[in-house]
Amino acid sequence: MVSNDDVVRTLERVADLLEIKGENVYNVRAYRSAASQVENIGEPLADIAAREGGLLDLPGFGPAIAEKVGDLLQSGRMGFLEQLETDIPPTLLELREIPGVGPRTAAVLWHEAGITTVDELEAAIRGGRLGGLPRLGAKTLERIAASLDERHTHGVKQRRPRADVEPIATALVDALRVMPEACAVEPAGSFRRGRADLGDLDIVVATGEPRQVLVAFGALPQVERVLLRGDTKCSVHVAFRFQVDCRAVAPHEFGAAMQYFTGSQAHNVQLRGRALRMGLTLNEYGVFRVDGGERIAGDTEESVYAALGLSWIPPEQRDDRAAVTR
DNA sequence: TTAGTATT
DNA sequence: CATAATACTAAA
Repeated sequence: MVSNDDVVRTLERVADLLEIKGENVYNVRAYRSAASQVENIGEPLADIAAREGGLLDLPGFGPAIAEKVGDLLQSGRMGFLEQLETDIPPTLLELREIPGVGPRTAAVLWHEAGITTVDELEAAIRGGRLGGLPRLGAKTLERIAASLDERHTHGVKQRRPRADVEPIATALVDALRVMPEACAVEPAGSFRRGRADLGDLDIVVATGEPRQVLVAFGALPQVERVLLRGDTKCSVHVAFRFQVDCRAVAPHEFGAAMQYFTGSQAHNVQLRGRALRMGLTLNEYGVFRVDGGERIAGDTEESVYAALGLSWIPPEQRDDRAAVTR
Protein backbone atom coordinates (compact mmCIF):
# COMPACT_ATOMS: atom_id res chain seq x y z
CA MET A 1 0.00 0.00 0.00
CA VAL A 2 1.51 3.26 -1.15
CA SER A 3 0.67 6.14 1.19
CA ASN A 4 0.28 9.76 0.19
CA ASP A 5 3.51 10.42 2.11
CA ASP A 6 5.29 7.89 -0.08
CA VAL A 7 4.07 9.73 -3.15
CA VAL A 8 5.23 13.07 -1.75
CA ARG A 9 8.69 11.69 -0.99
CA THR A 10 8.95 10.10 -4.43
CA LEU A 11 7.92 13.26 -6.28
CA GLU A 12 10.37 15.35 -4.25
CA ARG A 13 13.14 12.89 -4.96
CA VAL A 14 12.38 13.12 -8.66
CA ALA A 15 12.49 16.93 -8.45
CA ASP A 16 15.82 16.91 -6.59
CA LEU A 17 17.43 14.56 -9.09
CA LEU A 18 16.09 16.50 -12.07
CA GLU A 19 17.53 19.65 -10.55
CA ILE A 20 21.01 18.13 -10.30
CA LYS A 21 20.60 16.81 -13.82
CA GLY A 22 20.11 20.42 -14.90
CA GLU A 23 16.54 19.95 -16.09
CA ASN A 24 14.68 23.18 -16.79
CA VAL A 25 13.25 24.90 -13.75
CA TYR A 26 9.62 24.61 -14.83
CA ASN A 27 9.84 20.86 -15.12
CA VAL A 28 11.43 20.61 -11.67
CA ARG A 29 8.84 22.99 -10.28
CA ALA A 30 6.01 20.87 -11.70
CA TYR A 31 7.12 17.87 -9.59
CA ARG A 32 7.52 20.02 -6.46
CA SER A 33 4.11 21.54 -7.02
CA ALA A 34 2.49 18.13 -7.48
CA ALA A 35 4.18 16.95 -4.27
CA SER A 36 2.86 19.88 -2.29
CA GLN A 37 -0.65 19.29 -3.63
CA VAL A 38 -0.53 15.71 -2.42
CA GLU A 39 0.65 16.87 1.00
CA ASN A 40 -2.55 18.82 1.40
CA ILE A 41 -4.97 16.09 0.45
CA GLY A 42 -6.66 14.18 3.24
CA GLU A 43 -7.98 11.43 1.01
CA PRO A 44 -5.84 8.46 -0.05
CA LEU A 45 -4.57 9.01 -3.59
CA ALA A 46 -5.51 5.45 -4.51
CA ASP A 47 -9.19 6.35 -3.96
CA ILE A 48 -8.89 9.43 -6.16
CA ALA A 49 -7.11 7.47 -8.86
CA ALA A 50 -9.89 4.88 -8.86
CA ARG A 51 -12.77 7.22 -9.55
CA GLU A 52 -13.83 9.09 -12.64
CA GLY A 53 -11.38 11.74 -13.76
CA GLY A 54 -8.74 10.17 -11.55
CA LEU A 55 -5.49 11.91 -10.66
CA LEU A 56 -5.91 14.41 -13.50
CA ASP A 57 -8.51 16.17 -11.38
CA LEU A 58 -5.81 17.22 -8.93
CA PRO A 59 -4.31 20.66 -9.42
CA GLY A 60 -0.71 20.36 -10.55
CA PHE A 61 -1.33 16.96 -12.13
CA GLY A 62 -1.11 16.76 -15.91
CA PRO A 63 -0.93 13.60 -18.03
CA ALA A 64 2.80 13.02 -17.44
CA ILE A 65 2.79 13.21 -13.66
CA ALA A 66 -0.59 11.49 -13.35
CA GLU A 67 0.70 8.52 -15.30
CA LYS A 68 3.90 8.21 -13.26
CA VAL A 69 2.08 8.49 -9.95
CA GLY A 70 -0.47 5.97 -11.24
CA ASP A 71 2.37 3.51 -11.82
CA LEU A 72 3.61 4.09 -8.31
CA LEU A 73 0.18 3.52 -6.76
CA GLN A 74 -0.34 0.32 -8.72
CA SER A 75 3.04 -1.33 -8.49
CA GLY A 76 4.79 0.48 -5.65
CA ARG A 77 7.48 1.57 -8.11
CA MET A 78 8.05 4.44 -10.47
CA GLY A 79 10.05 3.50 -13.53
CA PHE A 80 10.88 7.12 -14.26
CA LEU A 81 12.53 7.55 -10.85
CA GLU A 82 14.43 4.29 -11.24
CA GLN A 83 15.77 5.43 -14.58
CA LEU A 84 16.80 8.76 -13.07
CA GLU A 85 18.61 6.94 -10.28
CA THR A 86 20.67 5.03 -12.80
CA ASP A 87 21.54 8.23 -14.66
CA ILE A 88 22.32 10.31 -11.58
CA PRO A 89 23.92 8.82 -8.47
CA PRO A 90 21.34 9.32 -5.71
CA THR A 91 24.15 9.82 -3.18
CA LEU A 92 24.55 13.27 -4.72
CA LEU A 93 21.45 14.24 -2.78
CA GLU A 94 23.48 13.94 0.42
CA LEU A 95 26.02 16.43 -0.90
CA ARG A 96 23.26 18.99 -1.16
CA GLU A 97 22.69 18.77 2.59
CA ILE A 98 26.06 20.40 3.18
CA PRO A 99 25.58 24.12 3.72
CA GLY A 100 27.03 25.94 0.71
CA VAL A 101 26.52 23.02 -1.66
CA GLY A 102 23.43 23.42 -3.83
CA PRO A 103 22.34 21.54 -6.94
CA ARG A 104 24.77 23.31 -9.26
CA THR A 105 27.79 22.65 -7.08
CA ALA A 106 26.75 19.01 -6.65
CA ALA A 107 26.56 18.70 -10.44
CA VAL A 108 30.00 20.27 -10.92
CA LEU A 109 31.56 17.98 -8.31
CA TRP A 110 30.05 14.98 -10.04
CA HIS A 111 30.88 15.89 -13.64
CA GLU A 112 34.22 17.59 -13.18
CA ALA A 113 35.69 15.59 -10.30
CA GLY A 114 33.78 12.32 -10.27
CA ILE A 115 32.63 12.96 -6.70
CA THR A 116 29.33 11.39 -5.74
CA THR A 117 29.50 10.94 -1.96
CA VAL A 118 30.28 13.08 1.09
CA ASP A 119 33.25 10.82 1.91
CA GLU A 120 34.72 11.29 -1.56
CA LEU A 121 34.24 15.04 -1.26
CA GLU A 122 36.02 15.08 2.07
CA ALA A 123 38.93 13.02 0.77
CA ALA A 124 39.28 15.22 -2.30
CA ILE A 125 39.31 18.42 -0.27
CA ARG A 126 41.86 17.06 2.21
CA GLY A 127 43.97 15.83 -0.66
CA GLY A 128 43.84 19.30 -2.20
CA ARG A 129 42.75 17.93 -5.54
CA LEU A 130 39.79 20.21 -6.06
CA GLY A 131 41.61 23.26 -7.35
CA GLY A 132 40.66 24.91 -10.60
CA LEU A 133 37.14 23.57 -10.98
CA PRO A 134 34.67 26.02 -12.47
CA ARG A 135 33.01 28.23 -9.87
CA LEU A 136 34.81 26.43 -7.05
CA GLY A 137 37.40 28.89 -5.81
CA ALA A 138 39.47 28.81 -2.64
CA LYS A 139 36.88 30.58 -0.52
CA THR A 140 34.14 28.22 -1.57
CA LEU A 141 36.27 25.15 -0.84
CA GLU A 142 37.16 26.64 2.53
CA ARG A 143 33.50 27.09 3.32
CA ILE A 144 32.67 23.52 2.31
CA ALA A 145 35.55 22.21 4.42
CA ALA A 146 34.25 24.17 7.40
CA SER A 147 30.78 22.72 6.85
CA LEU A 148 32.25 19.22 6.81
CA ASP A 149 34.12 19.89 10.07
CA GLU A 150 30.95 21.14 11.69
CA ARG A 151 29.20 18.02 10.50
CA HIS A 152 31.83 15.85 12.22
CA THR A 153 31.83 17.64 15.55
CA HIS A 154 28.10 18.36 15.84
CA GLY A 155 26.41 16.12 13.31
CA VAL A 156 23.78 17.14 10.81
CA LYS A 157 21.74 20.13 11.84
CA GLN A 158 18.53 18.92 13.42
CA ARG A 159 15.17 20.41 14.25
CA ARG A 160 14.17 20.90 17.90
CA PRO A 161 10.83 20.18 19.53
CA ARG A 162 8.86 23.31 20.26
CA ALA A 163 9.01 22.65 24.01
CA ASP A 164 12.82 22.96 23.92
CA VAL A 165 12.66 26.29 22.13
CA GLU A 166 9.78 27.93 23.99
CA PRO A 167 11.64 28.98 27.16
CA ILE A 168 14.59 30.42 25.32
CA ALA A 169 12.33 32.23 22.87
CA THR A 170 10.44 33.83 25.74
CA ALA A 171 13.65 34.84 27.47
CA LEU A 172 15.13 36.43 24.34
CA VAL A 173 11.95 38.27 23.41
CA ASP A 174 11.55 39.57 26.98
CA ALA A 175 15.15 40.74 27.06
CA LEU A 176 14.69 42.64 23.79
CA ARG A 177 11.45 44.23 24.98
CA VAL A 178 13.25 45.72 27.96
CA MET A 179 15.57 47.67 25.68
CA PRO A 180 14.43 51.29 25.37
CA GLU A 181 15.42 51.38 21.67
CA ALA A 182 13.03 48.52 20.84
CA CYS A 183 9.57 49.76 19.85
CA ALA A 184 8.09 46.31 19.26
CA VAL A 185 9.41 42.75 19.48
CA GLU A 186 7.72 39.61 18.19
CA PRO A 187 8.81 36.09 17.33
CA ALA A 188 8.04 35.17 13.70
CA GLY A 189 8.83 32.23 11.43
CA SER A 190 7.56 28.72 12.04
CA PHE A 191 7.49 29.44 15.77
CA ARG A 192 4.75 32.01 15.26
CA ARG A 193 2.93 29.66 12.93
CA GLY A 194 2.70 27.21 15.82
CA ARG A 195 4.79 24.44 14.30
CA ALA A 196 5.75 21.53 16.56
CA ASP A 197 9.34 21.22 15.30
CA LEU A 198 11.56 24.19 14.62
CA GLY A 199 14.68 24.48 12.47
CA ASP A 200 15.50 27.94 13.80
CA LEU A 201 13.89 30.93 15.47
CA ASP A 202 13.24 34.35 13.92
CA ILE A 203 12.66 37.43 16.04
CA VAL A 204 11.66 40.78 14.53
CA VAL A 205 12.45 44.02 16.35
CA ALA A 206 11.09 47.41 15.33
CA THR A 207 13.64 50.06 16.18
CA GLY A 208 15.19 53.33 15.10
CA GLU A 209 18.57 52.14 16.38
CA PRO A 210 19.20 48.81 14.67
CA ARG A 211 22.92 48.63 15.39
CA GLN A 212 22.54 49.20 19.12
CA VAL A 213 19.77 46.64 19.38
CA LEU A 214 21.65 43.99 17.43
CA VAL A 215 24.83 44.48 19.44
CA ALA A 216 22.85 44.18 22.67
CA PHE A 217 21.12 41.07 21.34
CA GLY A 218 24.45 39.43 20.57
CA ALA A 219 25.56 40.12 24.14
CA LEU A 220 22.59 38.48 25.88
CA PRO A 221 23.53 35.75 28.37
CA GLN A 222 21.61 33.08 26.45
CA VAL A 223 23.83 33.64 23.44
CA GLU A 224 26.65 31.12 23.14
CA ARG A 225 28.10 32.32 19.88
CA VAL A 226 27.53 35.17 17.46
CA LEU A 227 27.57 33.74 13.93
CA LEU A 228 27.26 37.03 12.11
CA ARG A 229 26.10 40.56 12.76
CA GLY A 230 25.23 43.20 10.19
CA ASP A 231 23.03 46.29 10.16
CA THR A 232 19.79 44.42 9.62
CA LYS A 233 20.37 41.00 11.13
CA CYS A 234 22.24 39.19 13.89
CA SER A 235 22.47 35.39 13.84
CA VAL A 236 23.51 33.52 16.99
CA HIS A 237 23.65 30.08 18.49
CA VAL A 238 21.98 29.45 21.84
CA ALA A 239 21.79 26.17 23.77
CA PHE A 240 21.74 22.98 21.63
CA ARG A 241 23.52 25.08 18.94
CA PHE A 242 20.06 26.19 17.94
CA GLN A 243 20.17 29.15 15.59
CA VAL A 244 18.28 32.35 16.36
CA ASP A 245 18.07 35.24 13.89
CA CYS A 246 17.21 38.68 15.18
CA ARG A 247 16.10 41.12 12.50
CA ALA A 248 15.94 44.85 13.06
CA VAL A 249 13.48 46.83 10.95
CA ALA A 250 12.19 50.40 10.86
CA PRO A 251 9.03 50.79 12.95
CA HIS A 252 6.86 51.74 9.97
CA GLU A 253 7.96 48.52 8.19
CA PHE A 254 7.18 46.25 11.12
CA GLY A 255 3.95 44.88 9.64
CA ALA A 256 5.47 43.97 6.30
CA ALA A 257 8.51 42.47 8.03
CA MET A 258 6.36 40.36 10.34
CA GLN A 259 4.33 39.17 7.39
CA TYR A 260 7.42 38.25 5.42
CA PHE A 261 9.34 36.58 8.24
CA THR A 262 6.32 34.65 9.46
CA GLY A 263 5.94 32.93 6.08
CA SER A 264 5.38 30.22 5.21
CA GLN A 265 7.38 30.40 2.02
CA ALA A 266 4.43 28.97 0.07
CA HIS A 267 2.14 31.56 1.62
CA ASN A 268 4.48 34.41 0.73
CA VAL A 269 4.73 33.22 -2.85
CA GLN A 270 0.94 33.11 -3.13
CA LEU A 271 0.51 36.56 -1.60
CA ARG A 272 3.14 38.05 -3.89
CA GLY A 273 1.58 36.42 -6.92
CA ARG A 274 -1.78 37.85 -5.93
CA ALA A 275 -0.19 41.27 -5.47
CA LEU A 276 1.23 41.18 -9.00
CA ARG A 277 -2.17 40.34 -10.47
CA MET A 278 -3.48 43.44 -8.71
CA GLY A 279 -0.72 45.65 -10.11
CA LEU A 280 1.06 45.67 -6.76
CA THR A 281 4.29 44.23 -5.45
CA LEU A 282 4.91 42.90 -1.96
CA ASN A 283 8.24 42.64 -0.18
CA GLU A 284 9.46 42.76 3.43
CA TYR A 285 9.35 46.55 3.37
CA GLY A 286 5.75 47.07 2.30
CA VAL A 287 3.19 46.91 -0.48
CA PHE A 288 3.99 49.10 -3.50
CA ARG A 289 2.30 49.99 -6.76
CA VAL A 290 4.11 48.43 -9.70
CA ASP A 291 3.87 51.63 -11.73
CA GLY A 292 5.05 54.63 -9.76
CA GLY A 293 6.37 52.64 -6.83
CA GLU A 294 4.12 54.39 -4.35
CA ARG A 295 3.97 52.62 -0.99
CA ILE A 296 0.43 51.83 0.08
CA ALA A 297 0.78 49.52 3.11
CA GLY A 298 3.18 47.80 5.50
CA ASP A 299 2.95 49.55 8.88
CA THR A 300 0.86 46.67 10.21
CA GLU A 301 0.19 43.14 9.05
CA GLU A 302 -3.50 43.98 8.76
CA SER A 303 -2.65 46.77 6.32
CA VAL A 304 -0.69 44.36 4.13
CA TYR A 305 -3.56 41.89 3.88
CA ALA A 306 -6.08 44.69 3.45
CA ALA A 307 -4.11 46.20 0.57
CA LEU A 308 -4.37 42.82 -1.13
CA GLY A 309 -8.12 42.70 -0.52
CA LEU A 310 -7.85 40.08 2.20
CA SER A 311 -8.67 39.98 5.86
CA TRP A 312 -5.84 39.15 8.26
CA ILE A 313 -4.98 35.45 8.23
CA PRO A 314 -3.96 33.78 11.50
CA PRO A 315 -0.31 32.61 11.34
CA GLU A 316 -1.32 29.00 11.96
CA GLN A 317 -3.20 29.04 8.65
CA ARG A 318 -0.47 30.58 6.54
CA ASP A 319 0.37 27.53 4.47
CA ASP A 320 -0.31 26.79 0.83
CA ARG A 321 -3.95 26.07 1.63
CA ALA A 322 -4.75 29.58 2.84
CA ALA A 323 -7.30 31.16 0.52
CA VAL A 324 -5.30 33.90 -1.15
CA THR A 325 -5.69 33.02 -4.80
CA ARG A 326 -8.21 34.42 -7.28
C1' DT B 1 28.42 41.94 -13.73
C1' DT B 2 26.76 37.24 -13.20
C1' DA B 3 26.08 32.76 -10.72
C1' DG B 4 24.85 30.28 -6.92
C1' DT B 5 22.95 29.71 -2.45
C1' DA B 6 20.07 30.96 1.34
C1' DT B 7 15.92 32.98 3.41
C1' DT B 8 10.70 33.75 4.36
C1' DC C 1 3.08 28.45 -21.00
C1' DA C 2 5.10 28.25 -16.39
C1' DT C 3 5.02 30.70 -8.38
C1' DA C 4 7.96 35.98 -5.46
C1' DA C 5 11.39 38.85 -3.85
C1' DT C 6 15.59 40.00 -1.57
C1' DA C 7 20.48 39.67 0.42
C1' DC C 8 24.82 38.10 0.39
C1' DT C 9 29.23 36.09 -1.24
C1' DA C 10 32.29 34.53 -4.50
C1' DA C 11 33.68 33.97 -9.21
C1' DA C 12 34.69 35.69 -13.61
